[in-house]
Amino acid sequence: MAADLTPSQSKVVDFPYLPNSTLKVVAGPGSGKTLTLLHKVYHLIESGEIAPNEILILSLTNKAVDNVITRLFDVFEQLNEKHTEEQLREIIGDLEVHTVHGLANRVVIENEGIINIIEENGWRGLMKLVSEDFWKNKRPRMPSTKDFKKLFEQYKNQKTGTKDVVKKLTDIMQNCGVVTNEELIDRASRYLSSDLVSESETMQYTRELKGKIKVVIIDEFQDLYPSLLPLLRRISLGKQLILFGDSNQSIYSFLGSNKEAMRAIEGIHTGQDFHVMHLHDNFRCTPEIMAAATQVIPAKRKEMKDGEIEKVCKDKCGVKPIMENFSNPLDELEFVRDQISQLVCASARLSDIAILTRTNNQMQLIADHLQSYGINSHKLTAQPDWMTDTRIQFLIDLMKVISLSHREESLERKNSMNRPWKSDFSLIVTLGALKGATNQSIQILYNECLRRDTSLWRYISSVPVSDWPTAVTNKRKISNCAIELQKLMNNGEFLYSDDPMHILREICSFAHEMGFQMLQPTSDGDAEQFRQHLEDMYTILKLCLTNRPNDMPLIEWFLHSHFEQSLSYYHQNPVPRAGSRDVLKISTIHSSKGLEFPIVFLMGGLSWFQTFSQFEDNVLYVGMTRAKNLLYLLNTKHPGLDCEPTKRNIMANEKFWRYYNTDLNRATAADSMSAIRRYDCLQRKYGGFSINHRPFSTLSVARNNKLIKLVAYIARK
DNA sequence: CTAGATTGACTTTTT
DNA sequence: GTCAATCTAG
Repeated sequence: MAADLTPSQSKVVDFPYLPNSTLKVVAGPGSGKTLTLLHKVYHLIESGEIAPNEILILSLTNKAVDNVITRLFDVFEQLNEKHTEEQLREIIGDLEVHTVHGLANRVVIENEGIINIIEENGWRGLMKLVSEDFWKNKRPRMPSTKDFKKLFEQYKNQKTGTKDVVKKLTDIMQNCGVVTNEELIDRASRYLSSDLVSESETMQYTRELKGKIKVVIIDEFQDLYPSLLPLLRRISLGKQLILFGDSNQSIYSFLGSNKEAMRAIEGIHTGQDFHVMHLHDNFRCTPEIMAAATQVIPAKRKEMKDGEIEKVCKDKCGVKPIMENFSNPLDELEFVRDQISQLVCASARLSDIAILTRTNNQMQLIADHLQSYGINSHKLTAQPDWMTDTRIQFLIDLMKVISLSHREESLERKNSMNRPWKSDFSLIVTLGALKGATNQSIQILYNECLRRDTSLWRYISSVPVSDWPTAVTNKRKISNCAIELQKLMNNGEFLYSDDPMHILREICSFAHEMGFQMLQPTSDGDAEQFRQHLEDMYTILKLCLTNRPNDMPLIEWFLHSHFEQSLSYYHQNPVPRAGSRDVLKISTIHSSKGLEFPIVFLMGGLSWFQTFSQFEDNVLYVGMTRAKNLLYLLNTKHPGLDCEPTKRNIMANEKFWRYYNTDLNRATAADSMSAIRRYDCLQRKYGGFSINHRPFSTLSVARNNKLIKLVAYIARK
């Protein structure tokens, strides 16, 4: 095998293919897990025993999947001896690489057509359909969609005495093809275990998953949790199951116990065919960082005592992780800003630096703060911001209502039986957002529809308002909404339009006329953000125009594929806004898993790191082991870490910067005098710090705004 | 009705 | 770990 692998890596790669067996590879941080995985895949194919399309690679997060896919070609090309580039690409194209949910999605779609995953707006809509007694004795004064979801799941799980309301809601979801993520996994595993589907021609993908796959590789096994088990068992039974991961990096325990899941998965193939291997070496972190990280995890400390610790392959850098505590988050931010300016004045580049946080909220706060100094940053989120904007999701729901209702009408004309009214769900979401539509009105209307066995759309669009039940308030508003919807629907220019701008403008002006509460911006910044997200949506609409099938209207294609398209577009153009190439990275610790950065700031912020259960240990451990050379621990109090103030000036530490530049293969000179000079110059010139040379006046205004926000934030706490 | 005890939320992701 | 809301005993 290739000479650039370590002995323990080669052992994994050379392990023979055995059906009905399990191989578990324990791979600590920076141990070359992905590289080994890809070598393994290549070896399986080259040995001739396994065809590319007989290999399935699964992971939980998009990031892990992206990581594998982006490195596939490079690694394969390097190993390649006899194939042409084209053949190589074909081999890679044949591999199945998915997130578990992505795979489940494909299976379910193939078996029952388009489905939608319920989101915030969906829950809000359904919430409109339940009466007071649903909340029992425990209703928060202002029930949030989260509360609702939780209670709903609770009702659903207790099989006995399930309320009628719950049945009604699940019926709507069933009929309209709306599922929760948990259900998605559930259904997929049902399709995979059912024997019925194997006969049908159209269920090719499902069938191939069941029959064709010979090797199932699970990347990041520490992310698995029990409710995925039925699906995973189905998929890997009888195959060779290869697991890569590190239980110390298990940070999704809030989804369910990883220990339990692993016990079950390791037991899938009974008998002796279970092997465990370790990748021992760490090529990423400095010994100083690893020593500190090891202190964080009790199990690790024990391993170290027993002499089992993995070998760190880098030399000492001479600088221990820098620990600082602040009583005020603003001080913390200012410290970070100052350190960044020092680092950049020495040998570091902005893009070397990553700031990791516990929460998405905190991430935004830091991004805003640095932005106000003109320091651009790039957020490493799994999804682009606009896709998670509930306002955008609402607009998409509007498009759904129009598209689905339109189809319902044309089907009705052909007199076909289409009992399940597919538009009900989206329409409820839409009506629920109308200002004057009370829960009660919507409930009464919907019950009336159930009684008459008709769709909600048909009812509000064709039954005269005077015939509606008297208890419905704000009839005119609701019917007016129906009339306006109808206008858009009958207007072929809208539904069959090829003009993204036209579509967007129509849908926005409809939303504007209706005065939907949720679209009202609460501030200038809010409005600007919405505008930006609309622009992003426009980009995807335009993209859809270029790649849609010939026989499909643009809107339908967009509704069908916008999620996937946005993700892949985002993946290919990850920094749409920030102008310069050299930007700082900001991420939650969860999203940073699998990545590495020369310099890492771990932000304790408002004290979440003080709450340490053993699972939080892992989060801290993951965060710390992202750092290759320099690690800052801010407000991260942990019993295992002793906080000795290392007050040495990093900027002037030539020895460290020489180490740094060598490690990153850079020819930059480490000259402390000029670093200090640069820093002084920056300080003098801008009174603070600005990379992008923004004029001082706008800078200070932005800074003041930010300060006000921050103070408000602290006061709220 | 009130003091004291108990419980749960806070946070992280998946299309 | 902390805070707020709810529950229970007297």
